[in-house]
Amino acid sequence: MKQKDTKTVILDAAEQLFAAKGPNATSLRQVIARAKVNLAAIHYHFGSKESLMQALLSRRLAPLNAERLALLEACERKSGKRAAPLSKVLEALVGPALRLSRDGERGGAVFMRLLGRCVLEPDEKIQTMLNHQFHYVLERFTPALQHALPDLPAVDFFWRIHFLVGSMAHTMADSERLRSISGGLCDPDDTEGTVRRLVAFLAGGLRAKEN
Amino acid sequence: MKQKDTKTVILDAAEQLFAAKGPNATSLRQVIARAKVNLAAIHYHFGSKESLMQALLSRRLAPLNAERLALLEACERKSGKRAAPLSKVLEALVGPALRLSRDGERGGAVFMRLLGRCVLEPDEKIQTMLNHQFHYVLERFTPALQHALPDLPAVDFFWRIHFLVGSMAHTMADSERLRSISGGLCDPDDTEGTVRRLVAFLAGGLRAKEN
DNA sequence: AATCAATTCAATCGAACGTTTGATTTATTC
DNA sequence: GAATAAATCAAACGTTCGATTGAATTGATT
Repeated sequence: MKQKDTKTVILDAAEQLFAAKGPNATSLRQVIARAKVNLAAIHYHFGSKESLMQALLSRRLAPLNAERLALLEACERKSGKRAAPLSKVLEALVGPALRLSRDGERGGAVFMRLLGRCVLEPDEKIQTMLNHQFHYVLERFTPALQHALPDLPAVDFFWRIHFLVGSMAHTMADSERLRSISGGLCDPDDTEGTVRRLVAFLAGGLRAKEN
Repeated sequence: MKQKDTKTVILDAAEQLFAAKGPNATSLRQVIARAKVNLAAIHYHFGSKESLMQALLSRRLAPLNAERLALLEACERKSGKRAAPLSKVLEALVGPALRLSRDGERGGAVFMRLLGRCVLEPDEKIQTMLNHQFHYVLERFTPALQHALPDLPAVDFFWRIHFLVGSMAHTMADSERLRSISGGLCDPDDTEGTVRRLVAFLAGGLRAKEN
């Protein structure tokens, strides 16, 4: 039971490579080399490179988004009729994704990078996949965030969500860069610290008054 | 004198396509199709795809970074011995890049997208080019920002610079997405509004207190 | 042991990639 | 206006890509 089946081996190898270089910059031949399987196995088990990408996303995104929604509902229940506090809502949105990076087999850390990479990816196919996967999450979080920021006009609100997405995706995709930029001062492996700092930064940005 | 020479035609075509899909997702054959020149012309004038990318960056990045440094020096001179105000420093960093998008021929808007795209690009070659181009700019802006945030520990400072880069690059690369997400409410072509909102968000995030 | 579906395999497909070649055309110089 | 340099051209280079083929192998069911 120690050895994984071919499907899982392929998914794990693709996840690592796609996360590091992006899906389009990774060839199926690199994937099969790491997975140590035959090239045709990918098409036999998944059908195409695009379907492999789909499988990668849905394997981990479904439980991740479920966790987000559960956390949001919990903090809304706690708040009763009042608006849920901003930092708690942000925690529910950002926390589960960033905390992927400390899951047991460290497979989550790889997926976290892949997810950030996909958000920043220009490829339309990938964008369509993500929009489909995130549709309901955004539908729930958007009003929660707006209620937590009652004085912010809608235009500014959407702009700030855009800024938030940029920070969040960049942090998920490529915080490793920070290690060298900061001269080793910052540690991207410190998940809790990253979540805390990102939430603080985002909350500050979302709440900012005009200059 | 109206018609541009081959070099410029190639640069313009490559800039548009690289900005839209990323350099690695764009083939030289797509470039020559848009530029309406021969395939060999790219290698004759630039040597390789990589050198073409280099030429694209240095064409516009040199004057852009010069403008940033000039603005920074101006606001430091104004502040005398006191620390330059955060929003002014951010304006000097963010403003010139985002204001590219309203330059006469709208060529700047394309380069702005390309630049954002490159920052978010995993490709190491491109990262090396950017690091080289931005080295001195970062060397000047980093202490200016730190002086404007005297109470912020260095670790947190670098983390927040990382978050800042994510927001800024995402905004430069792909604010067009916001048009549909916001249901047409937000207008990415409103450059001044974008600069103002981004600076406000970043300043709020950089100044945030821990939760 | 025989059967049959599920899986793996080496080999290959056509298309597209960045790059190079050598001939041809255009522009400049004497 | 001949000679020389600069620029453009069609064609092909070798490589890699995602995808497909049909045979070989495996494992379960009779």
